[in-house]
Amino acid sequence: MTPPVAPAAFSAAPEPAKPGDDARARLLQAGLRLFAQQGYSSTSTRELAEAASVNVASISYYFGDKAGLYRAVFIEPMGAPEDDLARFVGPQLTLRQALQGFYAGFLEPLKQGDIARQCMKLHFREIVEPTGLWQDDTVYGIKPLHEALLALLCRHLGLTEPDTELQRLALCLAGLGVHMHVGRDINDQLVPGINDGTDAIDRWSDKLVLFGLAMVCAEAKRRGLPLSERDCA
Amino acid sequence: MTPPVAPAAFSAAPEPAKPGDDARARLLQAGLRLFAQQGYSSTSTRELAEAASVNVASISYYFGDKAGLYRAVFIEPMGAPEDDLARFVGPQLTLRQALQGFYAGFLEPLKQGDIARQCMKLHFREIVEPTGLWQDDTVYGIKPLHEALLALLCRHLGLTEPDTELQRLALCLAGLGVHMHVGRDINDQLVPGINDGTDAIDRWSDKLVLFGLAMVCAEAKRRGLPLSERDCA
DNA sequence: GATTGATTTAAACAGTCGTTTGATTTGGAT
DNA sequence: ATCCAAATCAAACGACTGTTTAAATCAATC
Repeated sequence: MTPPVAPAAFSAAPEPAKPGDDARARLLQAGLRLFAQQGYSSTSTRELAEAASVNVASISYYFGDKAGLYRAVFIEPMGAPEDDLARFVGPQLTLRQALQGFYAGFLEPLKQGDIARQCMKLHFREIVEPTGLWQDDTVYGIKPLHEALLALLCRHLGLTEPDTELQRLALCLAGLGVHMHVGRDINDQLVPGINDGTDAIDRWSDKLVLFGLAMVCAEAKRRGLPLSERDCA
Repeated sequence: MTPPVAPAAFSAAPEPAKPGDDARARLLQAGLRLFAQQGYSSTSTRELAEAASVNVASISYYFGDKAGLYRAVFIEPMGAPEDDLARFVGPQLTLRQALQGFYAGFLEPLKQGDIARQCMKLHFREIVEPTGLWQDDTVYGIKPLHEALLALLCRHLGLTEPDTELQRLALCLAGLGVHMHVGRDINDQLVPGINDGTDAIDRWSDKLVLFGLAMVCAEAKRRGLPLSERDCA
């Protein structure tokens, strides 16, 4: 009678539902896939239930309602956001190393299984199509990333405080990474096979670091600021 | 009895529906706003009808069905795509001038009224959430832009044919512009007021040209290719 | 004023939506 | 074997979906 309270078991196995499986976990799995694929409002509860091989009532039984399932799918599989931060905020890192860490955080999920990929897509979908849940996540999710990026740029450019132009630089640097996720399908349609294979992601990563570095250096040059030789060479 | 065949009247006036107005035009106007704001499947026919101050049946009367209205909203207000192309394919243009024309095509609609803004948002929304209509528009809409951009880069980098790395450069250059539209709301939330005012768009344009130029130059340097002094200085 | 065609209207259509109900099955503890 | 709570199920709920109907209104023509 009492719905359980999120064991958060999240198998990486594909879709074929084993009968002894946990219904809750299968709902999370199907929800992640379908919500990421076709969005919130285009995905019906019956479609979710069928994909997870459970009864429709299981959704409200385990998650209260459809929105509850979405919330769980959105939040539960998220790793601690500090993980991403730690990759590029180290004060001892060069600018290139920091950017490598920054973009690795963006692109690494693309190399892992479908689950991580879908998870990222679901999150970035909220940028384009806010469901309301986003505003919380903005504060606790990407806002710190943006602030950290700003601090990083200030440090390497020798600024005490970010101005508007530096904000633009930070937004463009992040936008480059975001576009790898939201524009993935269209990129694949424009240049078929551009994302195939694990090494393709690595080469994307190299490119983003190269371009990101060039953008930072261009901004530094525009300001007439010096920047360490090995970064801007 | 016979539904008319698209006079394509598209007033730039705001929402308050004048009684003597054309129902078809008001439906197009409301459709553009609502579809761009909340997507196709989240927008109901009754919501559309009420926003346009017309009867629900008018949708099927003028456009056949909801999808027909969406298609009309998507296609009709579009200027000839050659307009965007002409801004940066001129062989006499410097790389900087070409990029200025390229990004101006992206950002100029942001300076015009809400209608142009919503129109762009609607189109870019298809990148994230394809409705099927997109595949046609891919071929006749952005594919030529991508090809033209590739040709431009080949010319200035002295390449006879685009390779994979050049494709990545082109996708990143375009991604910078796309992100100005799809990430507009989130950018505004991260940096409030970053898009306020007409001059803000112009400064965005300058920044994108600066960064795009830096990316191209970085790629040229990576290849060990020479690039005209005044562009890469 | 009568006639005609275009347009608008309220009402209804069948289907799907998210959610709830109450009964049934399950599996382990007593 | 008995019990109990967790879990699952088919069925139904009312609200909303996109679309259609047939009558009503309008504007111009004869």
